[in-house]
Amino acid sequence: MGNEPTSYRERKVISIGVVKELTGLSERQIRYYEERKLIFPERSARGSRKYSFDDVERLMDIANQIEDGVQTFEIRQEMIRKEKNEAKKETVREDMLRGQLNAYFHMRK
Amino acid sequence: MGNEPTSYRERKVISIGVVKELTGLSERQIRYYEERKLIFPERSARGSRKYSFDDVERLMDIANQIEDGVQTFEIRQEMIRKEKNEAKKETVREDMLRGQLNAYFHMRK
DNA sequence: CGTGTAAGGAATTCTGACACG
DNA sequence: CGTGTAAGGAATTCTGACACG
Repeated sequence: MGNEPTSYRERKVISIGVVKELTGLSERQIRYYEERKLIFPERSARGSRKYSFDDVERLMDIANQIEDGVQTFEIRQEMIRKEKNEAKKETVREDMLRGQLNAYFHMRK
Repeated sequence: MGNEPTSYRERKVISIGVVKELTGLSERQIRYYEERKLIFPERSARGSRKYSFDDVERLMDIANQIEDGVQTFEIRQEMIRKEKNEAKKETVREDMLRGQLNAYFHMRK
């Protein structure tokens, strides 16, 4: 449930200039996808955006979809849909665990 | 023998400012350890240093050793010693493989 | 030897806006 | 809608040097 370790893929340490080189996108595009809530860079102490390798991959995926004519809000909806699905899976997993624990304690009565 | 894939740990994408935050070292220190050939950042198109996560870890290790009174040239010597050892291991591995292949072909004669 | 600092220039990044379509 | 661009300011990074010890 927690996510403290933060793998290399998830650590936000890459500046927009490097992201530009890595993805081939313009700064304008990168910032715009953030405006449309498709990516969520962190900010350094004095306000410059910091991206993770995951963000970079996500950006390349977004760029491909846009090339295919998909609009940003559609990409976003699909993103939200997937997140909900993940949350649901998580809930199901927890329910199963709870069920097993219950069964266990009843058994011991 | 090759090393094309370049994992996240090895990709040089982090600017000195972020390395400073991550390690707690000063820019002066970080640049000095490079001068002493302990780390090897790449350079971006217009000359700013780029570090990898591996470099960040190595820097923290270096800082610890310096705190313990180890001098930079000693750290470097130890580094070189380890590299030679790695190269040797690699050679041994190749020799063994060659030996096995030889044995195989002789057997088939 | 290892690190701090002031110096000046060059490159980076940021925001808000106008433009096109 | 998605992206380009000019604008001005603020922060970053670079190098070579002087300093201390």
